[in-house]
Amino acid sequence: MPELPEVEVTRLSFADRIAGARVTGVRVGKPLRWPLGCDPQSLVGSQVHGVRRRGKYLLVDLSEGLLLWHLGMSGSLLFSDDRSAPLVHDHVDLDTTQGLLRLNDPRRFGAVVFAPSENSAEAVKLLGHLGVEPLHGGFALDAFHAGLRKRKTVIKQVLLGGELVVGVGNIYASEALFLAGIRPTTRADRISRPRADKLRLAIIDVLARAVKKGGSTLRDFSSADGKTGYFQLEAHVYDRVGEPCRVCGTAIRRIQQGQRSTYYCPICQKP
DNA sequence: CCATATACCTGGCAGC
DNA sequence: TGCTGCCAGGTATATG
Repeated sequence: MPELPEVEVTRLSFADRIAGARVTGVRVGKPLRWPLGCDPQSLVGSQVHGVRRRGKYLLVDLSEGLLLWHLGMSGSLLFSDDRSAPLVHDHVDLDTTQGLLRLNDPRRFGAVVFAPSENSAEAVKLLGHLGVEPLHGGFALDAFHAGLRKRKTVIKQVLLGGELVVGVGNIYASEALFLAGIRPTTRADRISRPRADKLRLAIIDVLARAVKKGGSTLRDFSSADGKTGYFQLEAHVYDRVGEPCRVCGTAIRRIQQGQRSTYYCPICQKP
């Protein structure tokens, strides 16, 4: 369910509450995308220093290393004092002196992976290739435009790839391209510098607004404090095939790109 | 090295 | 009520 805004809202909803806690127990249920990579019991006694985010990963810093949490397509976290028995899709519990962090993930594309340090092979394998953070001030036009010019792929795929800029998933890629007025089928290396800047600002804008709204465009998103965010941000194009463009009234189109749906307005977005 | 396809899973929904 | 087929927020890995 999660793109950058949902992951960040999740982080904000429990980072302060879990910081300083001590791990009292770890339970791993059904297999996720990757194995934990260590003996769950070896984490007991570790202290939780804090929670950071890198792209769509949450990094829970422990005294013994770090845990990388990824929500995949359908994952969500809950951090609470409720220690009742896990339900069918509750696959990881990190119990602490300040609450229980529980991963629920019906499709199990998510994962929790232990890495001894941020420079370890385990962490680098997952994080090493990631591009810049769009909301941390380092998302500069020069590097972004230079990166686009090296890619012959269509722009939508470059955004999803996460090697230039992280956090943009299938929904926000369509939305950002609409805001920038760029057709998702446009080759990345044919995007002019001014249009690249428009896209850069659109990405920052749409992601920052979604974080600020505390949620997303997702119908079933809920953060780790259990608060749900239902369609607080109105999508311009995503999931609106056949409906009128909110700007010009033309019917929104849906196409397939890399086995995923892409939505765009044929009038507002130029090749 | 580059671009594209595949694989991993479960659940919800439309249509019959 | 079923049943079937399609669709869904991600991304490492395989393949051409």
